[in-house]
Amino acid sequence: MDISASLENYLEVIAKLSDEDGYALSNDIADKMEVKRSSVTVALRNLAEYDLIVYKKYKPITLTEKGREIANQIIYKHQNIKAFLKDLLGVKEEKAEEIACKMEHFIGKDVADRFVALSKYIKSCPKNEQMWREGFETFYRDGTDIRTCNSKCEK
Amino acid sequence: MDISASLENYLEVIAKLSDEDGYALSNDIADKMEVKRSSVTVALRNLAEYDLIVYKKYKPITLTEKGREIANQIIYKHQNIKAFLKDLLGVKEEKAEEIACKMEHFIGKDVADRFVALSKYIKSCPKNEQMWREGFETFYRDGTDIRTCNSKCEK
DNA sequence: TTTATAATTTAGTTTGGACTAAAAAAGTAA
DNA sequence: TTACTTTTTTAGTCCAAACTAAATTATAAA
Repeated sequence: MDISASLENYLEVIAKLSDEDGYALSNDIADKMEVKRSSVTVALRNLAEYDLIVYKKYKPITLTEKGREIANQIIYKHQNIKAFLKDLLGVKEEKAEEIACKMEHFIGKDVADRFVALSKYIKSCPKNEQMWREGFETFYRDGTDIRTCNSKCEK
Repeated sequence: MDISASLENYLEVIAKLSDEDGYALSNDIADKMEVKRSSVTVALRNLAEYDLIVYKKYKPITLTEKGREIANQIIYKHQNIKAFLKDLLGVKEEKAEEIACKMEHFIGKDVADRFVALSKYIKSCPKNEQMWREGFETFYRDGTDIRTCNSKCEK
């Protein structure tokens, strides 16, 4: 059973609101997603169909166990992809957020895990850990490698 | 002027067919994209509207200058993202292709460039260049770092 | 309680991008 | 040419996901 990217986004927002307030209101979802209230209603009906949320008209919404699980998976992917883009690749906050928001829907956990591992792997080099940001940014901008590792590590 | 992801895909395929044959036929586009012929016709009409292709009914299709330019941008992003996923991250060929096919539509040239730079930057460490694939794959699988660099580079 | 306001849903519309089925144009063999 | 086959287009349908406008339910103040 696979839901659309759109429904995944709704689920994600419901999870975040639930974490903050213990439940989610239709209006808050609409505001957070910058979408009309009526659009939310339709989405909620769909999510309830899939048994991902508990939804009674005019009542606050909560996640089912299955819904929470899926939401967590999406959030996991989102966070780690965003962190990779921002901290390693040096992409600006908002851009990283935007891109992660799209990638989270078609990247599997396995690929997300690889992004995580890559970050760790790179940072575990002592030369990198120290000054990754500046080092890579310089290299990206003008191709200069300011690391000392090249000359000092023996081949 | 920004076209949809769907139209970008059509443009990309037309560019590839043009490179091979000098022009593109509606049927070949349909086959390559695994889409019905009628869907192609509609897409072509749209691309012609935007002046990205030269399109006369029942005739072979060619790219305009503007169309070629946009197609090249997409292909650039596609190739480099795919290479990053495959060669650095170790994602399987088909999966990398699939993911690149989606990312190419919402990643800017700047971010694509960062992926390129990252690959170069990592590989320019002599320890990595040699055996990146095995080294990272092992790290991804069981967290073991088989590089010798950690101990041998001075802090 | 009655009434006004706010929250939420219903009903119906729009749009993009796919589809099917049928028509039309082009290409080919008798 | 004529007739058959292949290629391509037209016309109309479907679906998801947004929208607007109007209706309904809930909440709060007089």
